Amino acid sequence: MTNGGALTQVNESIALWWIRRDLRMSDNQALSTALDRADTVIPVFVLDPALLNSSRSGEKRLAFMYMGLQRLDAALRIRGSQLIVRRGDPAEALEQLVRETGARWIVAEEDISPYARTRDQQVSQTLPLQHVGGLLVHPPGAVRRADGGQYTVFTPFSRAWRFLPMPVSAALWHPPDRLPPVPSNVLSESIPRTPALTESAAFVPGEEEANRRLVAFFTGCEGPWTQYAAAHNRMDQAGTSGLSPYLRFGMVSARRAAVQAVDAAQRAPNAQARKAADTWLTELIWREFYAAILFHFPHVRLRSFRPAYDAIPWRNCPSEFDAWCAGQTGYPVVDAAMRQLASTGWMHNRARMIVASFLVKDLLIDWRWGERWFMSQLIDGDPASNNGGWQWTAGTGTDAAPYFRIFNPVLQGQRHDPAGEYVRQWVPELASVPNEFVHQPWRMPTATQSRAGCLIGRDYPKPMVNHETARDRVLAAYSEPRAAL
DNA sequence: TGCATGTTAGC
DNA sequence: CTAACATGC
Repeated sequence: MTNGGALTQVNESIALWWIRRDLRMSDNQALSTALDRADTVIPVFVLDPALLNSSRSGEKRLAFMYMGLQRLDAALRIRGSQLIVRRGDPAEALEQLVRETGARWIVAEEDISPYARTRDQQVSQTLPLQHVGGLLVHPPGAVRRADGGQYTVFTPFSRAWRFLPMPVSAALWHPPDRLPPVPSNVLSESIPRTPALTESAAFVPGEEEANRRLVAFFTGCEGPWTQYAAAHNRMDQAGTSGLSPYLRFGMVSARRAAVQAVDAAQRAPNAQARKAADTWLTELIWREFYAAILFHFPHVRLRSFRPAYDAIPWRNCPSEFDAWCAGQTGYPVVDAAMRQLASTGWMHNRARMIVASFLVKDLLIDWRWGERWFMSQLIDGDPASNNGGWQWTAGTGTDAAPYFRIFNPVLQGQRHDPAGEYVRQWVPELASVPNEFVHQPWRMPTATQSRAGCLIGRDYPKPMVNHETARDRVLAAYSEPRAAL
């Protein structure tokens, strides 16, 4: 046996597993495909300055991703492999790595964002890049109308989506205990360390935690999932699965999550539980829907899905925008949610709709401003879902909320945070305000304000707009582009 | 996955 | 008086 002969043979079957939004091993089609094809698989992550320094990036999300990469590296090392990190333009970094290793294949999970598609196209011009699925349960091209067109309304999309075959849990792939070692001459940069999130335990990154959450949520016949239909709108309760950051970075596969929901629906002990599992699956289908929309209609990234709505006469007052970002609007549920976002990098979905409606409709500020702020703050910030959510609220998108659907922040607070616990947690100025005023503190008589230790205008702001007059104002503003339809 | 306002059936 | 329903933004 000569070294030369062995080296040649090994070099013939080296593959790069290019990791982007699939920071996991189980049910990872890129990893399993690479292992099928090659004897040596080199897991690689490229720190792309175009993404890291983008105005659409966010510190908290980056910190979560870096720590997720560290966990992935640790998990790979247990199996005898390791993560190779490179910095720079992906095409150049990968070309360099191919030169160093003699790899014949690059396998990556396909991403749908316009930037990712352009980037991958450039890479594949000079390198043998192969895409596999996994970001979504059903790739955008798989969910089509009978006439071949694209769905732009959610309900028919979801019906077609549910009609497609779903894998069973036994079909999900598990990584082997041992992975081929990375050749010792392949060097890695260190994974950046950031202090931004280390003090917050709200979301522990990594595949292990993602699996723990998924299993804890869908456990048995009485687990949290059985209450989801009734509880998922409650901002004062932990009624959601809290999986969004993990789905964002592929720390759990969407397919595995969907299978869990389908299995739960099948063993549901009653109609309520069955409906709950179905409601949860519907939320996952919204994620697939908005991914398909961004894939097929990439113009939504910068403009309204419906072009007429680019003509809304926004007010775009910078100081009002700042007050919204800071959670100083004078509407308790809005301020609680915005402070939760700034503090933890996450916000309840019901709260996202409320604060978005407030920014767009009460303040008449362009939905893109809100979209950008969310991306700068959210750990789970996903270009497709975030854009879809904002266009839904603004009424500019596919299957959007009609222009006249305007959330009343007081009623929404009373309905989905009835005792004001969510407000009191994030807006401590209001901690001692009686229940009947906690969502409308400006209504407190002066004596009550003193007793609660909260003088409106001093300890907590007066409402920055009157919701009733703001409602009339936005209806008038939206009538302009509507007249042009 | 809205809200405000008005009407009506039932008590 | 109240809940359920109808309607228009």
